[in-house]
Parts: sequence; C-alpha cells; structure tokens
Amino acid sequence: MAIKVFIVDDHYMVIEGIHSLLQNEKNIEWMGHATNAASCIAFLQQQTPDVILMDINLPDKSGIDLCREVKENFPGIFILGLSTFNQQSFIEKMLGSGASGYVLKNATQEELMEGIETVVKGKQFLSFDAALALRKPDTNNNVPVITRREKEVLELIADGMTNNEIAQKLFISTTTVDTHRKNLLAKFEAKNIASLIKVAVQQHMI
Amino acid sequence: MAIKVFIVDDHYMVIEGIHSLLQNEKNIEWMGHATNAASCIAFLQQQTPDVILMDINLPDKSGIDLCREVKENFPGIFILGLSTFNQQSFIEKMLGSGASGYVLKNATQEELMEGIETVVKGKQFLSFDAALALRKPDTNNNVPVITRREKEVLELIADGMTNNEIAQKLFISTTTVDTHRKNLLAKFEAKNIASLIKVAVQQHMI
DNA sequence: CAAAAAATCATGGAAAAAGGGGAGTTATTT
DNA sequence: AAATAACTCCCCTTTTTCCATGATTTTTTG
Repeated sequence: MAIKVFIVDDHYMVIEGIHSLLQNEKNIEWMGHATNAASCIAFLQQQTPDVILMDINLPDKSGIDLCREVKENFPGIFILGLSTFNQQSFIEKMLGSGASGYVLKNATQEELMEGIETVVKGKQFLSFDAALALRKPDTNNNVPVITRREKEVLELIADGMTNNEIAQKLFISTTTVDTHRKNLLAKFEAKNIASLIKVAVQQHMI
Repeated sequence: MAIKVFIVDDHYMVIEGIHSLLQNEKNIEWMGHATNAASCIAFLQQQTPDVILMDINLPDKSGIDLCREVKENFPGIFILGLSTFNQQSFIEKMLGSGASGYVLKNATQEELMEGIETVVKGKQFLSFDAALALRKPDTNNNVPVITRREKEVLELIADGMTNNEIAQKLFISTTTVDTHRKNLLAKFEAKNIASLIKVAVQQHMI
C-alpha cells in the first residue's frame, strides 16, 4: 500500500520540486499540497495522509505550532519537518512539537524517501546534517534558546510596543518586562533591540 | 542550440526542483548550480551560461548586488530573478540591477520555460503576478521607497549602532542621523525602530 | 523532593530614542 | 530655470531604553 503524502509549504517551487522528486516513486501516493496552516487543517478534516512534509515557515502560523496542532487532532499522522535551516534549536522544537523527523534543504531524493519510509513506521528520521547538529551541542549557531515568555515579550517588542504597553497587555509589571528585555539582550549578546530584532527575524524566531 | 542554464540559489531543494522541471526540456542545457554568490562568480570565470536563474537571498550577498556584478562583467548573460516574494520594490530593484525578468515562486514549468526563452532573446519577461504588481502602483505592499543614504543608516542601526556611532562612521552630524531615523520611521509608518527593523528584514530590505 | 530554571518585582541613574519644529545646501529631474 | 527630492544641520522636551544590582515566588525537571 502506497504511503499517502501531503505537503505544506508556502513555496510553490519547493512543492513542485518535491512533487517531481516523488512522482516516479511507486510507493508514494501524492495527496496534494497546502500553502498555509489554515488550508492544511481544512484538508485534514476531509482526508488523512500518512505523512505530512511540513515547512517551518508558513504565512499564517509557524510550522512548529501547526505541528503541535496536527499531532493533537490527528495523532496517527506522521510529520517530517522540512526547512532550509539546520539550526539545532529548530530541530529540537520541531521534534518537541511532535514531528517524527527532519529533512534539511540539501536532502537528496534518496534521503527524502528514506525519511518518509522511516517515519511512517513510527521511527524517527533525522537527515545527516540534522543528526550531526544534534550530536554537536558545542557548535551552537549563536541562536540562543529563549523561554516562552521571552518569546512572547520579544514578539510584542517587535510589534512596536513599549515596556509599558506590554506590561498592560500581559498583566505584569513594567519592570518585569524590562527584565525580560534585558535577559533577551544578554542571550542574544546584542547591544540593543535593533540588532536583536534583526537576528531574530533572520533566524525566523519571530 | 540548447540554452545553457545555470542556477544560483542557496536552497538545494529549489535547485533540485527546478532541475527536474527542466530536465526533460530538449532546449535546455543544465550547466549546474551555485549556492552562493562567490561560487557563482568563480563558475563564470570558467564557463558562460546563456541564462542565470538567480535567487534574491544568498548567504554571502544579495541577489540584487550579485546581479549587478554579473551584468558588469558578463553583459552577455541574461538573468532571470527567482524569488518567493512578489514585492514590487524587489522586482524593480532586480530589474534595475540588470535582470531581464523575474519568475515568482508560483511559476509553473511552462512559465519558467517561457521566461528562459524570452530573456535569452534579450526581451523582458515578468511572470504574471510580477507584471500585475508592476501595473498596480496603487496596491503598494506597504514597502516604502527609501533613499540610498537612508538604507545606509538603516543598516547601521540594524547592526546595533547608535546615532552617535553612525554619525562618526559616516562623517556627518548626529542630528543628521537622527533626521534620517525620523524619516525612516515616517516612511515605514513605524512606532519605533524595533517594529521597523522587523518589517525591513522580513521584506529583505536589509 | 530538591535543585534548577523561569517568571516575577523593584530602585535609581545614565544614555538613547522619539516627537515636534525649523531651515539651508546640493543634486536631480522636468 | 524651476521644481522636486535628497542630504544636511540645529534646538528642545518627553519618553523609553539600557545598565547595575538585588530579591522573591512559581514552575519545571532530574
């Protein structure tokens, strides 16, 4: 029985590329694609793939959040992360949200197939580079690990809110927001918020 | 005679995807790929493709800069921009840097072939959406047009420099830097630099 | 359960940005 | 040649961030 594969990626070329990589595989049944989290969820209410190839960057939601959502509602579907970034933190977050594995941008056709066939058996699959990254906690890619609250605060800062406004929104003290801000600056080793935001956006942390 | 095509993109899946889209085309001779600007330049010193498919986002240089560089040294090579973003400003910059056209992320095989065959004749090719974007200056994607100096200042701000430091670096007064900063905030309609940087990075302006 | 991590709150002061306004000098384009 | 855009410079005030230091409570984790 062929493995039913669905893909979520806002990059049409990636969809076409992967589709053509898989189109000659007898063992794969291509179910189609979604370009955002919402239409992925909508699709899953109608049909049930075996494996979802899921990008980290979606227009309406992070792949990490969508991953969690899918696994909560459809625990039988296996998710194979798909991204151009081989940051360790990403991989960990994706796995922590229920993904069964991770295929990096430089995956070959063989690797992709191996990944799909591995996760559909319930096993974990990490592409070579991903596995390497996980094995080397030393080679930290300068992407700090931030807490949930810190991310929350960071996103509000990036939306242009001041400490005061954030404090009111989160029902905490202004000084607390300031503390989070300081911790963020320290973790990013940034001189100020401007340079911090630049890195955070580039690293797709917000 | 087949059209010699080379691709520059740091996204291996995109390379493979496009390669497989083109591999059955008799009229296309696939010359290979580069994943960054440096190896693209190195390749061009050895061989000369007819068309380069070029991504906007490269690890070592923006596609816009690489585009200019290639056209200066190899004016006979036609460049077809390749990106996931259909921002008007991008398209204009790419064309202003010497690109002959632009293919968006949602290009189909037919569209891609049409693009390659059009630009190799020296004509301009814009994919449907790109053409649409250019025709509608009204539907401004909220991406402001900033001047060269403003961009320079913005990049330094994003690097974490203060007005004072920037003033010293550019040999201008601190108040002038402050003026640029204010004009940037006005143009972006941003409340503060944090939200401005976020948008600027997301729009790949810096 | 104990230890570690995360989240909370605070004071006080220095530095920088934001907001408002005004104005002259070069380039560039029409 | 005139208009427009770009770049330059200045003053003043208020707001916000940044920095140093310290501490308590809550939550997570080994």
